[in-house]
Amino acid sequence: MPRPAAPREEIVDRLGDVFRRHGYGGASLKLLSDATGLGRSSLYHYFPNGKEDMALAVLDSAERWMGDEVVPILESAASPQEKVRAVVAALDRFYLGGRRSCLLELFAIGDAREVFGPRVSQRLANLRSALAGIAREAGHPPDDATRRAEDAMIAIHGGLVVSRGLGDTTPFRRVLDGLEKTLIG
Amino acid sequence: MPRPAAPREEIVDRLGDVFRRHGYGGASLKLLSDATGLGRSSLYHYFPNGKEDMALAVLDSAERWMGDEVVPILESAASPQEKVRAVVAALDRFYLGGRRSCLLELFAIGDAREVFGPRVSQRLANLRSALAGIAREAGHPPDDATRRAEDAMIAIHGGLVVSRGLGDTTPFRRVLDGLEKTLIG
DNA sequence: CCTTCTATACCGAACGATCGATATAGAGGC
DNA sequence: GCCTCTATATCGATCGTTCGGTATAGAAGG
Repeated sequence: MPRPAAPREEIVDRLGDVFRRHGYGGASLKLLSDATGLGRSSLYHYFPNGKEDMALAVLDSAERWMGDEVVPILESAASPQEKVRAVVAALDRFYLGGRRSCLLELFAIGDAREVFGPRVSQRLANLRSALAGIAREAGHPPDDATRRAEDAMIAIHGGLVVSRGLGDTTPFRRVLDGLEKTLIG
Repeated sequence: MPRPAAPREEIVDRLGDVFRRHGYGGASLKLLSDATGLGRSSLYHYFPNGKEDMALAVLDSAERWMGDEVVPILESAASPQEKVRAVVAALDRFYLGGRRSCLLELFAIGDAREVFGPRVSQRLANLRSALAGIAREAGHPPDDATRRAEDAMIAIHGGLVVSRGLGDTTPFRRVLDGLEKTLIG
C-alpha cells in the first residue's frame, strides 16, 4: 500500500461526523472529502457505490458498535439495574454526551428515507426489543416492558433533538439520568 | 391586477409541507415550485430573498399558528388540567397526529443551523416557558415546572422522531396521551 | 365608455456554481 | 511488473438565483 493513509475505521468515523452534522443529503462529497483528507477518487476506491456506500458503512459501524458495547451488557449476568446503568454510560459515550445527533433521525428525512427507511425502522425496533429485555428482567410484563423501552427511545431521541435545538446538552444528560426510572423504575 | 392563483397563506402551507418532509437543504426549488404550482421565478416574486425567505415565512406561519391556537388557551381561565388537554389537542392537530415533522428539529441540521439556529433556540425556550406556566399554575415550584416543561418538549419531539423512524404514529399519540401526567401529574 | 398607464402575477430560459460520479494516468510498496 | 492508492480532469445533472418578458386587471384621464 502506497501511503499510510488513515485506517478504514477512522475514515468511517470521520464520514459519520459529517453525516451526523449535515444529514445524508447535506453531506456533500466535498465535505466528506475534506473531513477524511481523501480525494473524491480515493473515496470511490474505498466506497465504490459512492455516497450511499459511505452512509451504509457508517450505519454498519454504528451497528457494530452497539453489538460490541451494548449486547455484552445485555447478555451479562448483571442485575437489570446494573445493565441500565451500563447502557446509559454506553449511550453517553456514543452520543458524546448529547453533542452528536442520531443517524436514525437524520436518515429518515427527505430522499434518504426512501433508501434507508426500512433499515432505520428495523434498527429502532431492535433497540426497542433490547431495552424491553431489561425491563422484562426487572419484572415488568412483556407489553409493559415494550412500552417502557419505547418511552426510553423517545426520551433519548427527544433529548438529542432538544439539546441540539437549544445548543445545550443539559436535556440529554437529564434524560440519561432518568433512564433507569423510565425503563425499570 | 391579476388575481393570485392561490392565497399567500396556502402557498406558505405548501412550502411548509416540503420543508417538513425534506428539511431546509433538501427542499429544492423544484420541489417547492412543484408543490405550490408556481414557477421558480414566481416564488421569487413572493419571496424576494429566495429560499431563506420562504423558510422564514413558514417559520412565521407556525409561530402565528401557536399565537392563535395555544396562547389563548394559556391565557384562558381554565384549570391547568383543561389547559393541558387543550394544548394536547392543538399539538395533535398541528403535527397531524404525528405524521408531520417539526421544523425546529429540521432547521437545526447542517447549514440551516447557521441561519436559523438562534431562532430555533428561542422558539424552543418560548415553548418551554409557556408549558412551564401551566405546571406552575398546577402548583409546581418554578424550577420543577421548567423541568416538567422540558420533559414535555423532549417527549413531543422524541415521539415525532420515533414515529417517523418507525413509520407508525403510535409513539407520538402515546406521548400526547401521557403529556398531562408529564406536565402536571 | 374607452383608452392609456401602471402595478401585480407569473413564466421560460439561462446564469455560475456545485452536485455525485467517472475515466485516465501516475505514484508507491510488494 | 503487479496491485493499491491517489491526483487530475471532466462529465451531465441539478442547485439557487436572476433576467427578460408576458398576461392580467384596476386606476386615471378623456
